[in-house]
Amino acid sequence: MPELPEVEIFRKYLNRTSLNRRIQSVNIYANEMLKEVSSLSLQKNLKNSRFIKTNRHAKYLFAYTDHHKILVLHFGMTGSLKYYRNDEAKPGHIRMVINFSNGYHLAYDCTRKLGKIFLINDEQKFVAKKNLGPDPFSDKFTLPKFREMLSDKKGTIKSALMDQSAVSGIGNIYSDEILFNSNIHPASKTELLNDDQIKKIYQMIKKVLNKSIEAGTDIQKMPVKYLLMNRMEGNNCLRCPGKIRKKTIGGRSSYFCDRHQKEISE
DNA sequence: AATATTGTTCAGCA
DNA sequence: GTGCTGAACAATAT
Repeated sequence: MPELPEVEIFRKYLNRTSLNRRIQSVNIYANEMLKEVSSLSLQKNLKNSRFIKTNRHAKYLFAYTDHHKILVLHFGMTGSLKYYRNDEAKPGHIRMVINFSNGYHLAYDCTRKLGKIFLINDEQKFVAKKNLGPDPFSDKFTLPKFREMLSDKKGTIKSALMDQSAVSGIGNIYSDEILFNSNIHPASKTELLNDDQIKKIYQMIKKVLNKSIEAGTDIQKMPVKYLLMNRMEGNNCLRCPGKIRKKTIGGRSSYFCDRHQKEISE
């Protein structure tokens, strides 16, 4: 689940549950998920500190402590957070757990272990080093900037949207959703899109991600006419008389309507 | 049992 | 050096 909207929901969840509580200890169950930090160093640095605020850039969550260190979580394909007290409420694939002095625990659960954990000093430097493009909700993500970013792209529009160094935060599910609502086929060549189409995509990026965050990423609460609930090969499109098709584009399974999303290629 | 899976990174190639 | 593609990573779920 974790694309930008899901990470934003995790961020709010962390704020709601775990801010300003004293960290008593930290357990690590998957050393290989720690990047650029040892488990001992992570444990020592977090012990007796508190999370005081959070930030998010694309799919990265930054939890600031009152000891000048920042815990960074990336959720891979299967990561999530769970705040709990009793063991019955424990999720099944905990890779790290932060134990607070109030007896509650914040678990970082990640089935496939493709997530990553960092401990850093400087968010800006981290974002620069990771070569992440602007977050779609930052002031830096403007229409002219977006046009500029797409102008030297040679591949498909879907690949361009998923390129984290261009716009960051969009993955497989939301790139499909954005293009479905923009009436553009995911395999369309980026260089052949006209100004109006790029503008439409730009607007839909913000609109779709925002709708998802508003719905708490619960697809039941998303607009019925979105692709999300209906992302199945052969289903009827809910916006036109077309059918939903599946095709590998940019190395990922892509779903689209064969009627209202026309492919743009020479 | 074979196949699918929301992300990132890196080798290989043009 | 650049940029694109596909495989690899890991652990299930169906």
